[in-house]
Amino acid sequence: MKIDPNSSADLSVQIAQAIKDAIISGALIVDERLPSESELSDQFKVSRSTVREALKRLAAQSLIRTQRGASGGAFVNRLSFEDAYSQQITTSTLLLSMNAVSFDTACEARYALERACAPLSAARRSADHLATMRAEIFRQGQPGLTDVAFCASDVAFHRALVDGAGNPVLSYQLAGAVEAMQPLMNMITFTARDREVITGLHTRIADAIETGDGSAAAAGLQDLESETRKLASDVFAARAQA
Amino acid sequence: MKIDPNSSADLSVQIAQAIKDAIISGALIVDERLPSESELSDQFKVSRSTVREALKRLAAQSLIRTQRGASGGAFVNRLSFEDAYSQQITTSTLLLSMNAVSFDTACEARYALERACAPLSAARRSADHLATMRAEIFRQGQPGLTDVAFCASDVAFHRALVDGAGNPVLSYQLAGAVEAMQPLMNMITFTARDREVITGLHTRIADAIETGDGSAAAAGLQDLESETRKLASDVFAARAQA
DNA sequence: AAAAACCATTTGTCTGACATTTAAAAGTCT
DNA sequence: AGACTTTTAAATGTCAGACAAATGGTTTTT
Repeated sequence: MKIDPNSSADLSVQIAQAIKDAIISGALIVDERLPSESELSDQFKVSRSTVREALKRLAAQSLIRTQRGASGGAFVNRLSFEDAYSQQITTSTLLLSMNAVSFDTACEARYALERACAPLSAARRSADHLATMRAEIFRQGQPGLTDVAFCASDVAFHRALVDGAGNPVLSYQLAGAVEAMQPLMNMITFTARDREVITGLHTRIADAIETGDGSAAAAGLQDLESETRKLASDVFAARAQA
Repeated sequence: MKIDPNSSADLSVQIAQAIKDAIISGALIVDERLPSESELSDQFKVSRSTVREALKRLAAQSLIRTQRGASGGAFVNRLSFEDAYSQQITTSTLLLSMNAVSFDTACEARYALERACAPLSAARRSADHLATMRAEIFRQGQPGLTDVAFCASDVAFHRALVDGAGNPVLSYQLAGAVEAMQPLMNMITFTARDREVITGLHTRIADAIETGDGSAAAAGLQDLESETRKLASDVFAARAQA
C-alpha cells in the first residue's frame, strides 16, 4: 500500500483508497485488525490526523469499525445486508429528492422490479411472508387509518412481497426502490374508494402468490402501477391548478 | 442542529448525522455552502479536528464536496447518478464477496432484474443501445478474445440492455447487480461452443428487442440464465473434484 | 481465590501552528 | 478606462504534541 505525496489528491483520500483497495482485493480480510493509527502514520509518512481522516472516510462506508482501548483499533467490517440496505435507502432517497426524478420514472422502476420478484415469490410462497401480506391488507382496511399509516403499511406489504422471493440480493436491490418512494407516496391523499381499490389489488396479488401463479401476481402489480400513477397524476393536476 | 456532548456516540459521528439530517430534510439545499470549519467548531463547541472528521465522513458519502481557498468551503453536493452508480457497485461487490452469496443467488437476482427491464427496453428500443448490443455481440464472436474480455463485453451488452429501458432509476438499481457479478463470472472459462450458445442467445434477445417483443426478450434472458448457471455449476463441480 | 489497584495501549478530542490554494482586492502600467 | 500584475485574506490541508477516556491485561492486596 503506497501513496503519492505529490499527487493532487488529498492524502487522506489516497490513504482511504489504498486501504479500501486492500479490503476489496482480499489483502485485508474480515475482522482483521488494521495497524494502529500511529503505525499507519509511520507507514504512510503522514500525521496521525491525516490517517484518522482517512479512517473516518472508511468508517462512513461501514468498511471498518473502530474500538477504543487496549487491543482496540480499526477492524475490517463484514458488510452486513442490513448496513447495505440502509446505505441503499439513503442513497436512493437523496437521488430521488435531489435529481427531481419524476414520479412516473420512479414508479415505473419500482413496479418493474417488483414484477421481477413476483414469479419467485409465487414459486416459493413463504407462509411467513404471506401472513405479513395478509396482515397488512387487514390493517389497510381498518377505518381511521391516516394516509401516512396507510402508506407505511403499503410499503410493508410490498417489502413482504419482495422478501418472499427468498433472495437476499433481490431484497437488497429493491429496498431502495420501495422505501425511497415513500416520501413521494406520502403526498397522495387516499379516498375511501381509492383504498378499496388498492387493498382489492393487494388481495388479488396475495391470492396469486398463494396459489403459486406468478404471472397473475405480475398482472396484479401491473394494474396496481396504473392505479398508483393515476392517483398521483390526479394529485399533481390538482396541485398545479391551485 | 444540536449535539449531546454526554452521549456515548463520538462527537464527529453526531455532527455528521446532524448535518446529514439537515441535508435530507432540505434545511440545507444543494450547492449551499456550509459554515467554515472554524465556524462549525464554534457552533458545536468542539475542536476543528472533530469537525473535520465529521466532514470527511460526509464527503465519503458524496453528501458534500470541499473546495480550498478564499470563498471555498464545504458545499452540499447534488448526488449524481454517476456517484450513486459507483457507490452501488462498491457496496454490491463487497456484499457478494464478504457474505459468500452463492453464485446461483446472485445470478437469479441479476436475471430477474434484467427480465424486468426487457419489456421496457423492447417498448422503447433505442437505436443507440441496440447498436451497442449488436457491436458487443460482434465483439464476442471475434476469435482470440480472452475469457476476461468476453466477460467484459458480456457486461457491456447487458448494461446496454438495461440502459435501453430509458429509466435512470432502473439503470442505477441494476448497475450493482450486473457489475458486481463480473468477478464471479470471470472464474468461468468459456469454450468456443459456450460462446456460440451465448452469442446466439444475445442475438435472439437483441432481435426481440428490435422487434419490440418484450416477452420474447424475457424468454431469451431466461434461457441465458439457465445456460449461465449450467456453465457455473460445471466449473464448480470440476473445481470440487480437483 | 477474589477483589482492587495499576499499567500499557489505543482511539477520541483539543490546541496551535504552518502550508497551500484560491478568489477578490489593490495597485500599476498602457 | 481597461488590462495586467501583485497583494491580501480566507479557507482547507497537514503537521506536531498533548491530554482524556476506554479497555484489557497484570500485579498487588485482602
